Amino acid sequence: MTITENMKFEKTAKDPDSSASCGLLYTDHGVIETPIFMPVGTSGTVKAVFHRDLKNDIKAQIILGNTYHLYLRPGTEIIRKAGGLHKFISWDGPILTDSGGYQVFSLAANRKLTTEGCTFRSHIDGSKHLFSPEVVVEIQRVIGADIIMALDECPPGDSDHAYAKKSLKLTKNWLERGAVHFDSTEPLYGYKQAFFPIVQGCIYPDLRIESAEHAVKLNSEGYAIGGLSVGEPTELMYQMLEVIDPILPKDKPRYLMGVGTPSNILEGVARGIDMFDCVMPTRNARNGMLFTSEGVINIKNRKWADDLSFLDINGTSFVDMVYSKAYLRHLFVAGEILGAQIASEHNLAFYLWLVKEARNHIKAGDFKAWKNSMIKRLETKL
RNA sequence: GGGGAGAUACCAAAGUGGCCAACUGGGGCAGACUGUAAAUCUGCUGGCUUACGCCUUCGUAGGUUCGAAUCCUGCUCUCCCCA
Repeated sequence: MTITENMKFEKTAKDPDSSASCGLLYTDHGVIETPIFMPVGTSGTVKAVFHRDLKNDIKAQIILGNTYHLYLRPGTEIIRKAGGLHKFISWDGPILTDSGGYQVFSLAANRKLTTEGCTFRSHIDGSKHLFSPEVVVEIQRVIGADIIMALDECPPGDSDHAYAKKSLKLTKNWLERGAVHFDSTEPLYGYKQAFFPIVQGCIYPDLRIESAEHAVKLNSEGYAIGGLSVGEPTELMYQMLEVIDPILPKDKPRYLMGVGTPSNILEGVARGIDMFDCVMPTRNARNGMLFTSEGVINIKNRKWADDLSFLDINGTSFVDMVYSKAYLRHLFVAGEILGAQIASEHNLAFYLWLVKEARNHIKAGDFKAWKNSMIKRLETKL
């Protein structure tokens, strides 16, 4: 089986000291510069952020949606009627949808796995649903994301080898079926969609290699790496990236799913990753945590109560040089919704700034040195 | 002036003889968060201590009792009703 549609990806720069590289990924909704961070918009919204700010201030190039959540609510009929998710949510840039594989993991209490697929109980109303590799391709055709994901099982980070092996067998089976179904169906709205397999295998090199080699046979337009940052030590995550680095094709984008902290992202870039997504900048923002060029801030801490300095003196976002730390703290303490909005905008802008800097330093040839000095600052607790 | 009710930790509010350093909520302080069931969750919140434990607390001064936030008496203060 071969995926028939094409999504052009070209490499534009290569770091001499690591596997980091820059590239351009062409979609029908726009060109994505890699390495890139993709804000997560699970239910058709990047929480607490207007598209206007996402585009003009944060400079997001692609956002995520989630098959499971959108399927349950608002449901595929209204999305189809709207003409796809782009039109429904009024976002004309690229979109990637996760298949719901992560919910197989995070909503494990409400699910049942079979070879056929995964039977869910809706977390909203308890109703029963089946997600099979074919069904999630169908749903993602209706959603109309530019990049759609295969259904996988994302096993917990502490899974033993026997379980991981069994899980991988299921993920491989699902991948093959999903790819066949993708090949035998057409996009609904006149623009191309790409189908990304997901490499699994937990923290076991042999399984990661097996999974990567299996996925590569599909000759797809990009490859995702899943099942990391799910409780395993960070160092093992990096090792897994190194194990599969030589196996995945250099001329196709690689997407590390669900990662991560700013440091994780830079280390991922160094190990050949082109695309990242994570709820961290938005969720942590809503919980009062800011990622800044000088370190992390818990804006709810008392120490910021009378600090009238800007949020991030080196920040590039609109909010950075408008609002003070003391004001943002006040908003959080008072439970004002604007606090979540400002923090979300700041964090996302910071993440997008970070990957832009990474691209610039890859092009300049000093990525590794920059990365190492940056990580020290990023991990400082202010 | 007469009658009634009440004073518990930062606030509110349980507790009416031992299981009480004292429920619970708020507030405060801190922590967590990685393909979002999250504007969420967790811990601490009298003092010393890592902990065990010890010490000082339920308006105040005494008393009863083996033992008191809880029972009795005086005092101080607050609130409500009538005049």
